[in-house]
Amino acid sequence: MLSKLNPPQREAVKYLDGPLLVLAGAGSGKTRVITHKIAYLVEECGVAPAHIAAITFTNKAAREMQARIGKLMPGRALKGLTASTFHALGARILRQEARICGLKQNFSVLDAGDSAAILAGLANNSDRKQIRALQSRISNWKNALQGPQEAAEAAQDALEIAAARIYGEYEKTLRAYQAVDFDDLIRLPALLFAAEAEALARWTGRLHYLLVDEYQDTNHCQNRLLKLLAGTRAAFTAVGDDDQSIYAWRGANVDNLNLLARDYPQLKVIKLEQNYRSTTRILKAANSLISHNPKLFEKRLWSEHGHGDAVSVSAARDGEHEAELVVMKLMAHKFDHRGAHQDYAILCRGNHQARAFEQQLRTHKIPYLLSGGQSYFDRAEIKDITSYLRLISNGDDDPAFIRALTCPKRGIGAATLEALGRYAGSREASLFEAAFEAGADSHVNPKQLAGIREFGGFIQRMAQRAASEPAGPVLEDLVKAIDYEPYLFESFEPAEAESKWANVRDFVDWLGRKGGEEDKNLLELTQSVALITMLDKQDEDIDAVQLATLHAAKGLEFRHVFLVGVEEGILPHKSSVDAGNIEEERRLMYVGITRAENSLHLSWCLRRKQGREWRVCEPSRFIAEMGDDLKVSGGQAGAPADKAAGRAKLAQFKALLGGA
DNA sequence: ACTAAGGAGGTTTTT
DNA sequence: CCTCCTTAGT
Repeated sequence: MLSKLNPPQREAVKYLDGPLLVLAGAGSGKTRVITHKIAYLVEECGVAPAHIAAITFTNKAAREMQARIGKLMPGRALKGLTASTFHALGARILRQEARICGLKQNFSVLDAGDSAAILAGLANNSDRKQIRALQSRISNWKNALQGPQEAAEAAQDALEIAAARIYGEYEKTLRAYQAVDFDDLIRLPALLFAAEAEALARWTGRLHYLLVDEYQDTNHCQNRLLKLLAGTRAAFTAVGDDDQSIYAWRGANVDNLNLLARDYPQLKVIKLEQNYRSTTRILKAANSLISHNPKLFEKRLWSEHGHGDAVSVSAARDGEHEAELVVMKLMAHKFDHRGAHQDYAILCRGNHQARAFEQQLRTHKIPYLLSGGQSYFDRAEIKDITSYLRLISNGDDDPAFIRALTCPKRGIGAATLEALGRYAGSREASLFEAAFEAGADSHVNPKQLAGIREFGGFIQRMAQRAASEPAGPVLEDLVKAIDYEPYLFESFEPAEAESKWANVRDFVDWLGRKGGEEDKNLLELTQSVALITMLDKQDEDIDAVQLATLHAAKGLEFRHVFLVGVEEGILPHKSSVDAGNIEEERRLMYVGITRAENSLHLSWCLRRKQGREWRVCEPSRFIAEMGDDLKVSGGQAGAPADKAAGRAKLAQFKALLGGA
C-alpha cells in the first residue's frame, strides 16, 4: 500500500509516535498522505474507522477524501469514519451535547443573511456597510473566544462599546430563537470542552486520531477545538502550507502553524517538496512569485514533469475583449490538443468577473460550471423551502417563522407581524407560541390571526409527520401544500420561474434521496442542511470548463489554467493594497498558478469599466515577480481605443518584463 | 397588503 | 450596470 509513496510521504504516513505537522507544498500529494494514513491506520494498525476523524474546510474536500479512501480500500467497511468539515463536526458535537449548552437538540443554524437581519434590527440600522462591519467585528470576537462581557471591557471607543452591547443582545436573541450562527458551531463546542471534562471525554474517547487538512486556514477557535480534541494523547496529523493561506480575512491565522511547534515541543515536522502536478516552468514562476513573501518555513518545490510551455501573458482592450480573447484562445488550444472541456479552468479574483466569461462561453456553446459564486442555499427559493424545514424542527426560530409565513403570500404583512412581535416580546415567547396564546386575540387583527393560526396548525401537522414518516414524501407534500410552484409562476417571468422551480425540484429530490440513503427523517436531515452547499452536489462528471474564483479553486487542479484580470486593483485587490496586505494577495495568485498542470495563461486589461466610468489599468506587479520566462502574446491583436496610451503602456509593460 | 416604479448605492474572497 | 430598498399608488 505504501509502495506508491515517496520517502517523505511514507514517513508521514507511518509516523504515529506523536503530533505531526506535514508541510505540504502545492501539488505535493497531501490528500494522498491523509488518505493513505487513514488506510494505514485501519489496515496496519487495526484502528477502527469510527475512531478516526479527517477534518477539512469544505464539503467538497470532505467528499473527495471519502471517495479516495473508498477507492484505496475497496470493499472495506468505513462505517463510522468521520470525514467532514469543521463546521459539520461542530454541529454534530453540538447536537449531541445540546442540552449542556442550553440548546434544544433541534436548534437552527442561521446563515449570514439571517444574522445580518437580526443585527440590523438590534442596531436599528439598515446601512449594509455598517452592519457588515458589525457582523465581522462580532465574528472576530467569537473567533477569539471573547464573550460580550470581555468585548465590552476591551472596547477602545464608543463605537466598540456599542458593538459589544449589540453583541450581547445578539447572543440573547439567538438563544431565544434556539439558534446558532456559523461561528458558534466551532465556538460553542470549544467552550463546552474547555469547561466540561466529561463532555470532552466523551469525544476524545471516540476520536482517537485526528487528521486536519489546510491547517494554515484554521482560526483561533478552531485551533483551540482541535487541541482540546487531541487531548493529552496528542495523536494527530496536521497538514498545511503557509504559502496557501488565503483566508486571513475570515480569521484564519497562519501563525497557528508556528503555535503548533510551541504548544507541542515534541512536534515532528515533515516537508513534502516534490510536486506531482505542474511542469517545471509553471513551478518556477510560482516559486519566483512566492519568494517575494517572507517565509515561515523554508521550502522549495521541484517536479519531474519536464519543462512544458512558457507561461503566456496577454493584454486585452477591456473586460469584454478579455473574455473574448480567453475563450478564443481556449477553443484554439482545445482543438490543437484534442482536449476535453474539463481540462480547462478560468480563474478570477472576484465573482462578478465571471459574468463576462459566462456570456462568452454561452455564445460559443461551451459547457461550463460556475463554482464559487453564491451558495446554492443563498438562493431565495431554497431559503424559502428551508425556512419551512427550520420552522418544522424548531418552532422558536422566529426568522424562519416570518419567512415561511409570508412566502408564499398569505395576506399577512409587516403590520400584523409587528403586532404579533410586540405581543410575543411582552410574553417572552416565540412568535409561533404567542400566536396560539389567548392573549394574542386582543393584540392582533382577528382575520390575520386566524390565518396565522391556520398556518401554525399546518406546520404542526407537518412536524408530526416529519418526525415519523420517510423524508421524501413528506417534503413533496409540503411543497405541494404551500402551492409553491404556482406561486413561482405567478411572481416571476416564465424562464426565471422555471429555473427556480427546477432548483426546488432538485433540492426536494436530493433531500429525499439523502433521507433514504442515511435512513433519516426530515427532522434529522434538516440539521445538516444549513451546512451543505449545492456546489458539492453538482455532478462533476459532466465535461465542462470550470469557471471559478481563486478561493473556490483551492485544492483543485486543471490541465490548463487561464488566470484572468491580473491587474493592479484586482489581483492584488485594491482593498488589500489599501490595508497593506499584499502578501495574502500574492498567496492567492500563487494558489492560482499552482492549479495548472500543463499550461498557464495570464491575461489583463488595458482598461476596465467600473460602474459607468472607464478606468485605465496597470498589469499586476505579480506578473513581473514571476520571473522573465514569460511569453507575451496576442495582446496587440486589438489595439486599444486610446491607441497611443495603449501602445505606450504595452511597450512599458514589455520593457518591464524584459528587464525583470 | 401588495405591486409597480423610481432612486440610491455599492462590487473580495465563504463555512 | 445591476441589485436592493424605499416610496407611492391600488
